[in-house]
Amino acid sequence: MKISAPKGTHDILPGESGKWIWLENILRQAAGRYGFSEIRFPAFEHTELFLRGIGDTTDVVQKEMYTFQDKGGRSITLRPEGTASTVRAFVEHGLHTTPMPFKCYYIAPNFRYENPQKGRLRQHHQFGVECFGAKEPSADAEIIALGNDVMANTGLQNVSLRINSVGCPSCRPGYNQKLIKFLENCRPKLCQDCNNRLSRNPMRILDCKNENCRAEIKDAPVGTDSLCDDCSTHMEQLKIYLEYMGISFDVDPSIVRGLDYYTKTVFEFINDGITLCGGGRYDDLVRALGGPVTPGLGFGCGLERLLMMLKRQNVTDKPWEGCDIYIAALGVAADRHSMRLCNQLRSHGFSAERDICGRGLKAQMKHADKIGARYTFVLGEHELTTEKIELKDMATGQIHAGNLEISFLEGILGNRGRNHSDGG
RNA sequence: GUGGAUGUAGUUCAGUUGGUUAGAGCACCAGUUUGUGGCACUGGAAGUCGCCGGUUCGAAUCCGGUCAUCCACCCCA
Repeated sequence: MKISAPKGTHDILPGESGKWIWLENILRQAAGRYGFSEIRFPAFEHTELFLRGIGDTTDVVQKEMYTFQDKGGRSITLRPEGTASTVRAFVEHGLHTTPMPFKCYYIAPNFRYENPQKGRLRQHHQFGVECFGAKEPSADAEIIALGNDVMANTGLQNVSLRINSVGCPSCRPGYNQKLIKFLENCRPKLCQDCNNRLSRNPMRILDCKNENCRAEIKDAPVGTDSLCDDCSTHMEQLKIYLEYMGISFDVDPSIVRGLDYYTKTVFEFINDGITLCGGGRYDDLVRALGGPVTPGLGFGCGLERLLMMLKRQNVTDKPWEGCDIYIAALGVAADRHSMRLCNQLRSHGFSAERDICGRGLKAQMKHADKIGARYTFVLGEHELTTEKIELKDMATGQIHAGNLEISFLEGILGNRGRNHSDGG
């Protein structure tokens, strides 16, 4: 009879939304410093967008999409990642006519039909950035620098950066041939998964965790040795930029992103074996989705994973969620008066609370304590006749005697109460 | 899609070889003489023991199925 949240989804309750807001603010501010503006796109798209954009041999497309037919007979898919939607919007609105580079970011949920486990959900939230129209390696460096800043700004420790190049249409096919030729020879000794990978995406075999496979492929041709001049130079330039910025990294030839659109640079920020942020360059994607030939690059960052790691490392910075003042009312007349006072305090910018559960005085005080009220005062017949109140500082117990007037309260509470607009 | 572990109150967990009315801590609500929070004490509410079926005189307990959660593989953020 009870209905629970669907498998692989979960509620962000009022008690924990504070840290989400905190994190989102950090991300927005970092994006802003790098000149990225927010884009918002629909939660669902025509299925075709992802078939053409992500690549129809990928796991994401083959078995993880939430696809259904709407009442108009269209095939619709819940967005599994943000890049395809961004490119679609870029092409659809002719944004290549705006000054290049075009830089945008998003914070949005993604949907993938997978088996949930640590750091993996069916609905997860992603901070993503995309940049169009910049073919230079300095663009890659800038994007990676932003990712690096984001990691640092959250306060996360021990995050490492790995980069690689997957080549371009002029050199990747040649490398793939070499690799396949090598792998065919040891095919019988490779695990079942690797045998499947051989036909779908041979480069992924380089990342197999099976020890036998690792031994077999020890002498496999390395991708970065087979890059064309253009890709090779691009990679070298990127490394120089990163070194100039003091961003440390490892070149890891086993990094192969699971989405087909990547060209040249791919990278990941990893902590404790979990990828927090992954991205790369996709110079052919805009054209493939019907736009003009336009280079592009970006990354995606899983918010649940970031928060999981932050919790693990005890990074607990989050906005204060309390209440400036609680009015404990006693009696019918005071109850009505406190309602008006409460409203006045709120319109003066304070967070003010009063009883709406029919509690007695003692229970009201108890509740004021539980919700973290900074000040309280009792409003009863005595206060109404004398027009004097005793404002109590809940942390120290100190009493401030004064008039039953907003100006007195304002004087004690300060000019400005809890600021809701910047999260504290 | 495959494999492992686990499902008892809002939550964290007890619950004997199957045996009367299923318990505790925390949290929640109310009181400890209608004027003051934290502490203490007293009391209250709250569970179809995940769900369905089977075995049994009798099932939270044993068996089967199913669903869910966590973890791992694949893949990914």
